[in-house]
Amino acid sequence: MARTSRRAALTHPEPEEIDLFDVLHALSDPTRMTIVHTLSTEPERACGTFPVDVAPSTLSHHFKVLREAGLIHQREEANRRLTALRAAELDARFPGMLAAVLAAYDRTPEAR
Amino acid sequence: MARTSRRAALTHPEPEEIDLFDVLHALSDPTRMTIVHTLSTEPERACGTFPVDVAPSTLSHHFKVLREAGLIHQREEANRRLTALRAAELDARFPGMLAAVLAAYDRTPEAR
DNA sequence: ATCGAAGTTCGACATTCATCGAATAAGTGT
DNA sequence: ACACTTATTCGATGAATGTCGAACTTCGAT
Repeated sequence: MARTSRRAALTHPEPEEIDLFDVLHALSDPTRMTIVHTLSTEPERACGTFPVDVAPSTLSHHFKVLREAGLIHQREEANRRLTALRAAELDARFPGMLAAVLAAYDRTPEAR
Repeated sequence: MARTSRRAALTHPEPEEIDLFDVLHALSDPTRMTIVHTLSTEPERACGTFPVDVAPSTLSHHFKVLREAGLIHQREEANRRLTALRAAELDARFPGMLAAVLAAYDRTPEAR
């Protein structure tokens, strides 16, 4: 059995399993919102390249929260872990919601 | 100076002061979501009449969170406190967001 | 005046949460 | 082999959170 993953397997919830409260909670943190917002404008990005100012271990924690909430997808590539927004799946389950939240974030830059 | 309020004055943030993260956090609790969802189908309702199963003091706490986040408006009437959803103001600040969240809640009744 | 109804405030409590540093693991390149 | 990069896991810590019961306030009714 091939085991490519770094440590624990990367678990992603199925689209139908994505919980609204988990998503809202995940989005209610500024650091995580920055991650999601950054991903909304590009297909993929390595963990260490996000414009956030927290310790690596803290960042790992936020990725885990986002992944388990179903907001992001992560895959291994060589030495890095590439993260993508599950935009289509999110929109299928909660139509228009992520877009509206991201638009709200864009509209209120004073809150940063 | 007339002082009609029960105890402390009911403070409501101005529309421009409504913070996205406060709103998302407020909505990430099932009890508070139930309150918001209930209010979305009627203009006003007294505190004690919501279909939630928590102690009165807990309910008070949730109303405070929702009020300070800018999601609801409360006014005194006689012995009761009437609560309304600030739907129009929310939609003006974050267009489509509340509607999308409420629709998402409606779409996923299995999560209750 | 007294009682009951409606809500709030306060204090306590257990849980969750965001954060960090140190140690660890896996892959790349020399 | 060895060092370096990337990212995670673990343990700790302080703050925030949801919950409750008890005491209190305000108003309406008897």
